[in-house]
Amino acid sequence: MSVANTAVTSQVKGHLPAGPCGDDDCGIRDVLDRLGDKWTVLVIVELSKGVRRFRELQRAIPGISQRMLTLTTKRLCQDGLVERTAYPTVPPQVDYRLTPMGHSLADTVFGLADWSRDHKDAIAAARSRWDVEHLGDEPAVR
Amino acid sequence: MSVANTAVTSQVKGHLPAGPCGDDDCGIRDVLDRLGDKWTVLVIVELSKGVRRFRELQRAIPGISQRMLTLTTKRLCQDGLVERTAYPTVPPQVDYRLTPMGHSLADTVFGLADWSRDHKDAIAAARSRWDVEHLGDEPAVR
DNA sequence: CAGGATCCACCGTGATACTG
DNA sequence: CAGTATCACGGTGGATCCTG
Repeated sequence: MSVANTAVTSQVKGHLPAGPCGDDDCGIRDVLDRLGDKWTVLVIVELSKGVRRFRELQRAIPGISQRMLTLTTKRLCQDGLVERTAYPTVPPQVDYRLTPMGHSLADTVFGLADWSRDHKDAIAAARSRWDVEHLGDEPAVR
Repeated sequence: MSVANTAVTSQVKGHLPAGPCGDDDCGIRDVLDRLGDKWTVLVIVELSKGVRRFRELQRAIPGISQRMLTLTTKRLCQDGLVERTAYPTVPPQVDYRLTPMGHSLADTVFGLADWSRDHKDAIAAARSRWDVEHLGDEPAVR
């Protein structure tokens, strides 16, 4: 999905020296592919509060399956955002914590969360406005 | 940049009611569902440069199909992030521009892009490190 | 407790053809 | 030009069972 136009970051604010952002999204695709999935953000947020064991994470994130928690944490570990520590006890004990880079991402995520919270109502309003304008007499299917 | 943390950022342990997810996503899920898809960010970035017609957008975003551009712009309009203007000419002319809220989101996206660019190498390094550690002698299939 | 392995349903996406 | 409609596919995630 390489974008052929110019830099992603240098436009609006113009403080960025293009750099490697000329042809792709300067890696933003990778990040969004993670953040965009169903559970990653929740795991990051939970881990931003402190060290968590596998089970603790699962309990803290209602609805996540064992499989998805495993996959999500593994991917975060692969990307160096989360550090996994396994103790050779029995039963096994494994805990996860954000790396410095993970905390850095968490801060950025919080920034996005701030934006979401600030504009939540406006978005909801826009959606209902769109509804009444476009399918006011249509067979509402969405 | 707008990613400057307002409130939630430093709430690593305090984690206030307005904080991201946990119980409710404070709307971040809605935002990430948009940003997480394949084309939305690219459209936002392109529109952050100025007004664009349908065809211009498609040319500016290599690989996007007519269908996906239609869907993406429609969703952005629904959310009040993009404004659509249709002129009753023939052939039709329609142009899209970011709303103020759209520009606001673009700023946040740029913040994420900044983070991505800054940590792109570190992530790549972590991934290859993970590779050699976990499948250094395995039938590497991924 | 932590996580691997399988099977399966869903839906986001792409390709193509058609319309106003 | 700016869409809409239909079909087919692949990946993501859910449910379940099994292991160390």
